Amino acid sequence: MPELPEVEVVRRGLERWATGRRIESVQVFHPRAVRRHLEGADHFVTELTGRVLGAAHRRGKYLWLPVTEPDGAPADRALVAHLGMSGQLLVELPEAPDEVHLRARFRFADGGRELRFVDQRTFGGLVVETSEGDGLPDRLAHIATDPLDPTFDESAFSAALRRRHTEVKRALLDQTLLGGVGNIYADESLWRARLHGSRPTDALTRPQVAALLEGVRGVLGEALAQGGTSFDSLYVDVNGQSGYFSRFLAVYGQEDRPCRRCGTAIVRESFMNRSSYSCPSCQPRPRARRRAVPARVPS
DNA sequence: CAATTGACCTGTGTGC
DNA sequence: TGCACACAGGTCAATT
Repeated sequence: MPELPEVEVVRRGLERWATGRRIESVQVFHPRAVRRHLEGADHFVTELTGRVLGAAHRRGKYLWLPVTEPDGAPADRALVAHLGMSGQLLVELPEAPDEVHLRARFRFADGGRELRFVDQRTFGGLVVETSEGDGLPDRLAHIATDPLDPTFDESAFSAALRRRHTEVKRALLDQTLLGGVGNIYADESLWRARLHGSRPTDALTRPQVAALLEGVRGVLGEALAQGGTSFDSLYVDVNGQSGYFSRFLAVYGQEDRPCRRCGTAIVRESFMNRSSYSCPSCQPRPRARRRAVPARVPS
């Protein structure tokens, strides 16, 4: 599942292989791939054909490339991409056979490698969005920065987190609070911070929030370092094809395996129709919350 | 307004 | 063998 590190690897691949190239033709093979482009697939194609892709940017799990006219004049729009759960952006030779789940193809005027959007489960998508220069497209305004972003405001995040009245794992997955963290890295971050995902956010201490952020930073940074080294430069690829995940993960998908800190068996719990993995010893469940009892008023 | 839930998808694996 | 179903889970609209 592409989360921040995987998406960042894709961004770097796009920067290298797509930026600066003029689009000669666009084909859309599945309407769901451009469902967020409300004007329709034909309009999506028209918006891009003949234009040039700019530098690749990322916000959370979203990618965008500003689009310019061939003479360099700004077109005030950007190609925005989200990989969803199974999306891939591949850079391949034109003669390479089509993938089973090929959803869109971009051919370039230089006749070189083409860009393909492949997505089995079709949760991902592409859209052309109005935007100014390299600025954040409007569509992404609600996505928060991530802790690896130089503009990330740690104290603001800490305050916002503790203002919430929810469980800490839900908060970690809330992209308006923190960008880029999905189910896998949420569990890994919580394990590193020795916190159970059910802990109420409004009861977290400042040191606990600091530990959590350190956990998030650590796991994202290390995953990115590993993903970067296993990255085949010809492939703008994700999805853990390289398998670097399994050696790396401490709790996610590790049910019944010993915790590498204390040896206790990792447990899987149901969470929002998904799974959460944690060490029951290092990350004890919070005690049942006492309801706030109103002070008894003397009658 | 904040928090929560369900819908959207399809390939894979499991149990009957 | 064939069928039903659980599971993977990011995002957003709808609901509480």
